[in-house]
Amino acid sequence: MATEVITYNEDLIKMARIAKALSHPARLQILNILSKQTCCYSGNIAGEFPIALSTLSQHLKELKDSGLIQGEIMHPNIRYCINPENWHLAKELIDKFFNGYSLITEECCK
Amino acid sequence: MATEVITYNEDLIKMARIAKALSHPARLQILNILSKQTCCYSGNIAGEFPIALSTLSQHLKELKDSGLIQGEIMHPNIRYCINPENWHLAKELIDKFFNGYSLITEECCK
DNA sequence: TTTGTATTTCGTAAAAATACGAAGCAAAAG
DNA sequence: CTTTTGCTTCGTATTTTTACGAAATACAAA
Repeated sequence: MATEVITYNEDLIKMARIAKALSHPARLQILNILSKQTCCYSGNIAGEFPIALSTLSQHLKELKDSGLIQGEIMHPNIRYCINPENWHLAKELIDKFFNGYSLITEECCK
Repeated sequence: MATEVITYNEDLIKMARIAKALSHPARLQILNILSKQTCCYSGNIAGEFPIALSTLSQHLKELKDSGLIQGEIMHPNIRYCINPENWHLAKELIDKFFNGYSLITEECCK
């Protein structure tokens, strides 16, 4: 097979990257848990829903790679936080994307 | 391997589903093209960027399945539209998700 | 009915995502 | 120094995604 690589606009790729980070319930769950804290989270995330530690770690890595969260080792724990800047950035990108549509007459969509 | 299925909150699954639909540049590109129209799009999407027709069709199917767009056969063309209701629904879900965070002091994230 | 046009489905290949247990690692505690 | 604790990396299996060309399909037009 070819499985050719197509190049896309930079913003599109960035947006797709964020969406991909949000595209798994476990990762959304993790973000939800982080959000419920007044500050960073240092507890046992794996204790909050049934997931293997190694799987959780993979999801955390993905979220970290996407920039949405940040983690810092504070032995013997890890403090996980949402990354505020990137969070806002993501929010803006998505807003921009969704507001780019006029959706004028819903008539013509019939 | 087990590859166990974990059950998540319904809203989380819905949100993940939408995010997944948005997680590929080609699909974002398609949505962008649809958005540039004053109404539905009946042109040749494959002509707007290099992609095989069959691949495009697959992406369109995913977008349709996610509910974000709708397509209607108007031979010899197809009219593709954004699905306004689901679009708003998606927007609201995402907004709710992103606004769920207080992100109070960015201090504590340092 | 045959031809043309536009799209989808099928078959298939390759890559990426998902999940787990076992093993590894790094710092604190003993 | 050894043990404990908590997380990550490795190895691996399975499933899903992505991509394409070829074949099929559907209707309109000739």
